[in-house]
Amino acid sequence: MSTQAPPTLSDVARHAGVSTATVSRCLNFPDKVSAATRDRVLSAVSELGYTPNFGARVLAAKRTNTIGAIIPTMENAIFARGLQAFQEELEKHGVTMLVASSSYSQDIEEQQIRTLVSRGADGLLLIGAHRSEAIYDFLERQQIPVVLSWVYRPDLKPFSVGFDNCIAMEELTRKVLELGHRKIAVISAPTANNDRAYQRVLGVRQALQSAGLDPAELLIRETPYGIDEGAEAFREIMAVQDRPTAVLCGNDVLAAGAMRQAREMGLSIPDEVSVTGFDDIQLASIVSPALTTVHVPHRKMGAEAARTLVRLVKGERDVSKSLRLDTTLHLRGSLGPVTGRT
Amino acid sequence: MSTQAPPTLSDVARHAGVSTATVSRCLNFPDKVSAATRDRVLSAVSELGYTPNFGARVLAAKRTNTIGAIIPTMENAIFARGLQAFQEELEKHGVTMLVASSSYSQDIEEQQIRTLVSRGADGLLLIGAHRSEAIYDFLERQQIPVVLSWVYRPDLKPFSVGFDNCIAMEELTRKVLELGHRKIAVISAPTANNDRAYQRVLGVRQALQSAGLDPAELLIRETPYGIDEGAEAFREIMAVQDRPTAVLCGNDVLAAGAMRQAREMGLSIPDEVSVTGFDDIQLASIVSPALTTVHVPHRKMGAEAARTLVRLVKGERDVSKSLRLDTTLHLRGSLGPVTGRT
DNA sequence: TTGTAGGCGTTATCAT
DNA sequence: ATGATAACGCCTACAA
Repeated sequence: MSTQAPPTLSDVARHAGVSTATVSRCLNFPDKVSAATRDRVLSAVSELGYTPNFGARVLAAKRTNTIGAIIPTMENAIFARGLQAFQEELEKHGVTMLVASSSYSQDIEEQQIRTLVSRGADGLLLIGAHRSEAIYDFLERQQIPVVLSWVYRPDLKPFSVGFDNCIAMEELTRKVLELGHRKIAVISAPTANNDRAYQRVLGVRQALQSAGLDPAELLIRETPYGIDEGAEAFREIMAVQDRPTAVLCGNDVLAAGAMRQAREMGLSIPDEVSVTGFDDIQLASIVSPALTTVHVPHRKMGAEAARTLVRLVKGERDVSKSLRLDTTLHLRGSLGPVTGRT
Repeated sequence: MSTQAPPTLSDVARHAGVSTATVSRCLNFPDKVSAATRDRVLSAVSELGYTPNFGARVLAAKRTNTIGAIIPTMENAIFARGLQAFQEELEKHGVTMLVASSSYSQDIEEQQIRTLVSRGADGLLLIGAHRSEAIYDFLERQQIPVVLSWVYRPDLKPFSVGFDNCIAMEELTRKVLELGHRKIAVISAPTANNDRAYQRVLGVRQALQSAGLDPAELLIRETPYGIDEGAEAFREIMAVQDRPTAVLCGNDVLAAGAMRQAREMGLSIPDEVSVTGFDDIQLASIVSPALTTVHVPHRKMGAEAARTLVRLVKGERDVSKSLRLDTTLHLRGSLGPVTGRT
């Protein structure tokens, strides 16, 4: 017994006694075919166990119904919820998701953009807006619709579905200042290639400025996102002469690391030092005390990005536009008023 | 100015003054072409900004160089690290990953298997082994290589790259018994459609049996994976007459929920009640006290699954076989010896 | 409503 | 080493 070649459109056509065109129509536009033939065709389809050949369909239709998503990391849960919602929404529209993760590297991301495009992605979801002109040019030449997420940048050509990182962080910082903190430190991801991280730090600076404080006195430590990295950064920060009373972290993962380190150093949170995060992932409500953080509407962001992208891919360019979502402050136990110093 | 059609192989051929066959060879088997023509072709490629058409390539080559992965959830980090490693390994081999998540539903998973196959996935990564005969038949008929992960089942036809959930949990339970616990409860995911969950509970039972205890006395509460679900289950469990002294959770997420609830109920861990998890995700080392759990070699499992799948897709059926990985007990603060009851 | 037939862009076989 | 050319399986005017 040899390997059976899968049935093709013309097999079905022969079996049903119609032309290949009719079968194709029957599958793609069922109402353009009489009920009688439709039945005949459909039963032929199921009898033969016919499945359309993907490559052939793509070649002829010039659409893959596939959308690519490139996220900075899958190692932790930061992008997971949004991605899940993104995928669920795409699925509703019969679109499949291709995923790649860039490990927060701009070079890897550009490489992956090219790969996904050559893999026939009809559209792309990218995180943040910071990337080279060259790659944006490439995407434009290739006519690939792009949606940026985790940022809101109505000034850019690609649509974005996200929020204003700077304002969100500014709001949080205002709250911190309100509680009396003056000596503040920031643990941030490297800001050079990461506009979200950059904007968040900027938000802190602006809040200080508005409060009449000197942003230059802000203690900033940059380190890759990670629990251990957050812990180490916290250790170094707390080793300085005049310890900060509040440590604002660029995301919840760094904050979790900072909190672990604080525990190790016997520093009580929030009595001796307050810690805050950003993103509001599960981690934030699990640590003890629970983490004060900026809540990001993960699922909504993912779903809306998917909707926008699907519209763009379908060519409804005029309908869509950038969407700004709101973040909210989630005040929890890790942030408290300034008390007597250690 | 009209929309420019992207350059094709024959455009490149004309530009370089060679045949399309040569261009194709030059791109796919560079060493089967003389250096001179290669240079000419490659410069033509970059001058025109040529990118191969995905659909055409798939149609002609009968391979998409794409592998699908269906995981139960992306909502939390459980599968994230393994998936990242999986993707990184695939990438090394020029293979792209398609992802879908099934929300722990067998029906959704089967649907997605069909979708990914019709999308031309050359192979599939699936989690666990429990699914219908029908879908396994389908995969066999379609000749789609499959690798199962998070389980080790050398008895099945599809290869598996994973570990023995039952033995892992048995080992943990033995440790718990060693510490004097006799009144034990389990919080598990629903075991009906989830062989990993089922095996884990079985492991607890076997350990009890081996220790001469009656498995029938084991208190088991099934609930979907989730922090809140874990918390609620814990609350109910601790409401019984004769409280357990140890609560073994089916995974770290449930355990984190249980710990949160314990805190809320003012129960000290591990003095009044011990809690354990499974998976060893980041969460486990962040909670306080840190969680005793079964460490799973996420990254290794993902990478090995990818390697196996790539080999299978290339047709090296004989070379590969199921791979058993080891889990290890990670003893941390959440598990302690039995002390005076509350 | 249904059928005919050309085309989509590559790959791969077979000559040369 | 290179070139002609026949698939590959489907879609879609266009014709009937």
